[in-house]
Amino acid sequence: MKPTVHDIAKIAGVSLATVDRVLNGRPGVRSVTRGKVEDAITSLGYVRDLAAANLAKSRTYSFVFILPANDNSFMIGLTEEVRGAVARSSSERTDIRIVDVPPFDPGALVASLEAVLAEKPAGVAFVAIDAPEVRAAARRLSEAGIPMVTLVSDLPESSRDHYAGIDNIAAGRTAGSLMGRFLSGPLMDERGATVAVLAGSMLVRDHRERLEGFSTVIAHAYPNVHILPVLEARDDPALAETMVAEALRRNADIAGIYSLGAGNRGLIRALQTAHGPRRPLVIAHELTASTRAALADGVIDAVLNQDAGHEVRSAIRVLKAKADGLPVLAAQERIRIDIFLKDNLP
Amino acid sequence: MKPTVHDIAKIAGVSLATVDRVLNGRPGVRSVTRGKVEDAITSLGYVRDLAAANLAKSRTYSFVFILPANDNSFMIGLTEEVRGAVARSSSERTDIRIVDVPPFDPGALVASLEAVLAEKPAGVAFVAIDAPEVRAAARRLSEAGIPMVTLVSDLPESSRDHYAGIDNIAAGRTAGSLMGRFLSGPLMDERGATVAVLAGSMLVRDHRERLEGFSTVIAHAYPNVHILPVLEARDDPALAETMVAEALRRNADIAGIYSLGAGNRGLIRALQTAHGPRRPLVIAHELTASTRAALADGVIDAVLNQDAGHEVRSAIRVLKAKADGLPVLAAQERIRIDIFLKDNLP
DNA sequence: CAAATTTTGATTTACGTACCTCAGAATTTC
DNA sequence: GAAATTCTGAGGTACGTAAATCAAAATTTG
Repeated sequence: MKPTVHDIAKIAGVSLATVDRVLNGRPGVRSVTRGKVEDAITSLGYVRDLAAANLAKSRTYSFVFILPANDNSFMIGLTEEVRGAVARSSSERTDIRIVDVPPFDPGALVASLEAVLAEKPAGVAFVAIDAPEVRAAARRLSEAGIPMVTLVSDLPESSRDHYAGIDNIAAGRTAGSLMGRFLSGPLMDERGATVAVLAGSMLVRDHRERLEGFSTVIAHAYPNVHILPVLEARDDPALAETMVAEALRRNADIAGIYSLGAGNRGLIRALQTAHGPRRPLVIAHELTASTRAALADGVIDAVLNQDAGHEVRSAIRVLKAKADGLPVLAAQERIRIDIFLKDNLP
Repeated sequence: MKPTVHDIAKIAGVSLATVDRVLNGRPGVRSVTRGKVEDAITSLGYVRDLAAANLAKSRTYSFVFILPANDNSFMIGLTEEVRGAVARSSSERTDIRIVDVPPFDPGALVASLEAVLAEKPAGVAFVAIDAPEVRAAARRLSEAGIPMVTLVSDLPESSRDHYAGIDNIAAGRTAGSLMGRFLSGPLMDERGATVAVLAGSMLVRDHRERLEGFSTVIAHAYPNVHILPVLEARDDPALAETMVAEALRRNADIAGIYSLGAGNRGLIRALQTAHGPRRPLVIAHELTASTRAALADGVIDAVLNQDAGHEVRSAIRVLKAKADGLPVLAAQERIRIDIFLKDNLP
C-alpha cells in the first residue's frame, strides 16, 4: 500500500496537522519536529498523490498561450491545436487562454508578456522572437516564478524553462543532406548545381538556424552545389510567389529549392506555372494541406515537419510538471523532425 | 463551475443515491426516473470527474505486457521502456506486469494470452504474431471485455482495440523510395543496380509488409533496380553476419542493402569486414546503439525508426482510455516512421 | 514565576465520486 | 385492501489531501 499522510503522522509521532504544515511549508513547526516528519517522509518513501491534492485544492492550471496572428497554414494549424487543448481543458484541469500578437514584432510580444505577468497564470507558452527586450521580459516572468515554455522558435540562454520545438540547425542539416544526395546524379552535371533558398525572415531564429545547418552541410559535403542569395518573403504566399517566379526566370539552371519558412502556397503556385527545362528538386518545411498535395503530385520532393499537435501537448505537459515542481520525461518531450516523402504521408 | 452529481440530483429532483444508481448502472431505478436523471445529465453536460472517481474507487489499472524474449537491441529497448513505465506506475495509478514469451512462437503466445485471460487485468498489450490461433485467443480476451493493444506488429481484422506501431507498408515504401533516389546517380549505371534485402522472418507480419512496400515502390518507380531473394536471418546477429558476408562475396555488384528486421549488429560487422569495389548503400530499421554508430560512421546511410518509448506510452494511454470507455486522441497515438540521416540524429 | 508567545494536537470541512445501509414510499401482486 | 415487491431518499463512510479552527501544551520572554 502506498503510504499516506496518516502513515507519516503515525511514524513521526505527530498529528496530521503538523504533517500538513511540513508538507506545505506552512509556519509553526519547530525544526526538531520538522526533522522527525521529514525523516518519516523519506523512510516511508512518501509521494503526495497529485490527483487527490488537486481535488482537495479544486485546482485548475491556468495557462496562457501567446501566438503570432500570422495567416500561414502552420500558425493557423498551431492555433487550432491550442484550441483543441482548450476544448479538452475541463477533463485535464487546465484553463487555457489564447492571446494573439502581431507577428515579427518584439515590442508587441513584450507588451503581451507584461500583461500576462500581471494576471499571474500558472504558466506561459509563447513563440519567441530573439530580441534583448523579449529576453528581459522573460526574465521578469521567471523572477515572478511563472513557468515558461517557448514554442516553435526558441529563446536560448534565457530564463525559459523549456523549448517545445525542433532543433532547427539539425533540420537545416537534414535538408542539406537530402538536397545533396537527391541532386547527386540525375540533376547535377560536372559543373555542379545551383540551389535557391526561400525564407521568411532572417530576424527569426528558427529560420536563421535552418539556413545555417543547410549551408554548413552543403559547403562541407557537397562543395559543387552553389547556394543563391536567400529570398526573404516574410512567410507571405503572394510575395513568395513573385520572388520564386522571378528567380526561376533569371536563373534557368536552378536545380533545387529549399523553402525553410512558411507561406509555401506561393512557392507551389510559382512552381506550377513555371516551365523550365526540368522541374527543380524542392524541399520545404511544414506539412500543410498545400504542401501535402504538392508532395503527392511530385511538385515537392520532401517535407520536413514539426508536429504542432505534439508541440502543444508537450508544452502543456511541461508547464504542468513545472507548476508542480515535477521532472519532465525528456524523451517524451523531444520534438522530432519528421521527414515526409510521398511514400510515408500519414 | 463544472456540474457535479449534486447538481444533477437537484435538477432531476431526485436524491444523490438515485443519480449514483443511474450513473453506475446499478439496479433499482424505474425507467421514468432514470429518464429524468439522464435528461439532467445531458442538459447540464455533466462529465464524471475521472480523478475523483478513481480516488474514490482507489483504483489502479492493472495491465499486462506480453513481450517476446528476443535478444536484439530493439526488443531489449522496448522492454526497457515498459520497465520505465513500471517505475512510474505509482504516480500513474497503473500496475504493469511484464510477461516474457519465446519469440516467433504462436503457441507460446496463445498460452500467455490464456493465462492473462484468467487473471482478468484491466488491459493487455502484446507483440502479435499473425496466426489463426492467436486471433482466436484475442477473440476470447475481447469477449471477456479486456481491452487489447497490439504492439510493434499488428493483428489486423481481429478484435484488438488498437495497434501501437508504425504502418509497415509505408515504412517499406519509404525505404524503397530512399533507396531508389539515393541509388539513382552515383551508384547506378545504365544496366541498373542490384539490391539485397535482409529480413528476420517472413512469418512476422511487419517484415512481410515492409518487404511488400519496398518491392512495390522499386518495381513501379525504379524498374532498373533488381532485388535479390530475401535473406532470412531470424533477427539473429550472428546469422545475419554470415548471410550478408556470403551474399557480398557471391555478388560483387550489390549496390544497396535494405535491412528490414532486427539484428543489425551482424549486418554492420559484415559490412565493415567486406571490401568490395565500393561500399553499398545501406538502409536499416530501428535506431539502436549499433545502428546509430554505423550511421554516424557512414556505414549505414539511413535508419527508419519506430520510437519504442512512444509506443509503450501510447499503448498505456490507449488501454486506460479503453478501460474507462473514453475516446483516444488519434493524432497523439499515431506512431511515426522516423527517418534518421546522420544529420538529424537525436 | 507568571505572562506572552510559539508550537502542536484534535477535530472538522471540503473536493467529487463510489458504495453501502436502512427506512419509507410507491407500486405491483394476490 | 393487504401483502409483497420494487423504488427512492436520506444519510453515512471512504479515497488522500488541503486548509481551517480552537484548545492545549510547550517554550520563550520579562
